[in-house]
Amino acid sequence: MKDYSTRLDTLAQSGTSKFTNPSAELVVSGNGTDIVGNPALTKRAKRKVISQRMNLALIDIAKSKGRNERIKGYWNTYHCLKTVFTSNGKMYSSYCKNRFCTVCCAIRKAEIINKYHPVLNTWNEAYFVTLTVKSCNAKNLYKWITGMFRAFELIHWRCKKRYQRSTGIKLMGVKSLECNFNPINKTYNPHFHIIVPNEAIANLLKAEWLKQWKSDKTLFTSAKAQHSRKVEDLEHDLIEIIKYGSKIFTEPDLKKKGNSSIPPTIYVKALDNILTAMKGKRIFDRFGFNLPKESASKTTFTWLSNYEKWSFSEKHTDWINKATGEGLTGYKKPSELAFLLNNCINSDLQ
DNA sequence: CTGCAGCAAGCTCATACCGA
DNA sequence: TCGGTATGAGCTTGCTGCAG
Repeated sequence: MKDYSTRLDTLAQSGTSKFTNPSAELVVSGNGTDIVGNPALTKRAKRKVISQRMNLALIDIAKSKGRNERIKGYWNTYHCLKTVFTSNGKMYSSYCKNRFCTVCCAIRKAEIINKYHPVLNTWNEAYFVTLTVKSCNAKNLYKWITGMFRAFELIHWRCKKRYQRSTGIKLMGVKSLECNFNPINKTYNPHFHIIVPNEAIANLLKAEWLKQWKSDKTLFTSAKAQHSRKVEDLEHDLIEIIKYGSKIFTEPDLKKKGNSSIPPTIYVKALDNILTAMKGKRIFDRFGFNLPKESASKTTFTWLSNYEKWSFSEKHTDWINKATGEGLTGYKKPSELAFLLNNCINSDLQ
């Protein structure tokens, strides 16, 4: 295999490559990403490979289902970050920001964590709550998810009213919807992950949730198995909450141990079902409070007169400079990732 | 009857998501 | 990135059903 990679040393050299066209000028937006000494970049290359392969599979599935409206978004994500520009040790590109883009999700995740961490950090008695409903099949997933949002909405209104009338405590926290796929039973398990400021709110939420599903006989049946525990490691729990929607990789059987020989798998059809059911829904949201107003983030543009252009190559799992053939990050696809891509993308199960 | 709890709708504003 | 859009926050008003 040809070695296009591991030229990280050259990346430290800023901008003035002899391969750059000095007459050309390029306007890019944003502040750019540091290239030098940034381990996140190789991770980004890895995500990009997975994302590209996954979205091709998603496109096939959308086609086979005749759901053409979904194809465009998947293509957008396929092309996300395909071409990048570098200048003065910075990398610039445009991002698709789609939910099913592993690259953009990772960025969004980091942004959300940075935004919410200062507020949640003041909740000294924070609790982590999981609210679930019964597992369901693909056909009913949308209905269940819609029902969950509805149930939460009703609970929130109810508690807000009680609080206004001074007969209840204020309900607040951050919540996110997640959905796992169980490849053995072929069922989906949508659930809310929630962080609230204290135990009282956690208990209230659990009680109201149970009440909601019990009394709502006409729509759905009731569900138990709600959990809550104290937040010991805010960082960890925030990440848990903001995993973004559905885990891309599904472990074969979470319950049974000793099954670790079976690698994690991407169930693409299931993923497409989950994405469809969640479309238009806010997966992550706060409730009962607002973030402090931040100074309006100004848009920055950068004029690059000396830049290099790189295109992502799946074969090399890296962005390749067409002129020089060198790789941007030096990321070489490890054998596990190669194995994963070749064997662990499942387009059948749903 | 009155008082209360819960639900809904109408409004404005904030913001997560998404297409280009 | 940027702007558009949909969703939800946060507020108010008003209706309905129920218990006393």
